[in-house]
Amino acid sequence: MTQSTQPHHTKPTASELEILRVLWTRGPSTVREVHEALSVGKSIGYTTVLKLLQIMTEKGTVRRDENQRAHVYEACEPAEKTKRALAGDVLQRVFEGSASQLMLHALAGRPTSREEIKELRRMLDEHERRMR
Amino acid sequence: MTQSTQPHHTKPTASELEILRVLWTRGPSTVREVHEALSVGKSIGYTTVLKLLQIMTEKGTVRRDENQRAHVYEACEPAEKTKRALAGDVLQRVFEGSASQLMLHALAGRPTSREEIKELRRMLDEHERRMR
DNA sequence: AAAGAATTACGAAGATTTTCGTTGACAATA
DNA sequence: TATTGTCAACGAAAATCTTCGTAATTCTTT
Repeated sequence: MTQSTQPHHTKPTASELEILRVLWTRGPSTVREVHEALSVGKSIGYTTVLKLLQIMTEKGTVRRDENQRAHVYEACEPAEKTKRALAGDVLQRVFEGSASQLMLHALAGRPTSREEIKELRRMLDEHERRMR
Repeated sequence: MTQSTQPHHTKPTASELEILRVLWTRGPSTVREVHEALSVGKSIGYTTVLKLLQIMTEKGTVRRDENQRAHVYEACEPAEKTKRALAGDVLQRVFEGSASQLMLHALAGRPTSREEIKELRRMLDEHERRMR
């Protein structure tokens, strides 16, 4: 019995992220459920999802409950934490840590509603309030 | 003579991005120059950089001037455009297009100065002003 | 118990990324 | 001109990612 509970410091790959998103929104899920969720958007084999989930288990990205016949998978880290890591990654790698540069380019790429801007301001206020 | 001038719609990989960043800041550069710039931060072989640059040339990410003995490489796309694409990519893949969510998580990851917040507000004002 | 359905385990192929070593061309110089 | 240094080209190995097919296992229903 070689139990490997890795610390999970690795950035999820593109397809791992897709799976994580399903787990985050659905909560603990079986392979079948994840597969069905992903199948809505694109064609992908059942065993592909299974394998991915197995690999992610090895990596420590997800954990599984084997008590049921169909194992139930669950993300180890909460969505917030992983999203923070991913945002921070781009922030560093692409924008040298400048949040305003990141925002500038994020907004530039697409039409932004006035509502979105408002939301951003609210966000900033909130953040500032919290940081004092 | 098979000249392949690809349209470059591909997202640069992690190490391609490192090279692009050097080219963006230094401007057109030789392999040696790029290699030296990268060597500051980490250990990497000369031919590794050369190969990367050659691959990027095939992909159409960079172009090269072969007139000099040491070829001179230059990014095809301006930094702005690629950064926009990368920001947009994370925005979509991780945050379902919500800029405020992106910012929220980007800021949450690290200490933010009051100055930075101010800058962000300025940026929002600017953006809003320009979009009307 | 036998047959069928659902599920996991295993292995592997193909693609892509990352990294260099080696070779040969060319150039500077001793 | 012979030697030494610089560079591009080429190929290839190792690592990782993505995708499945096939086999084995387990459960359910005849």
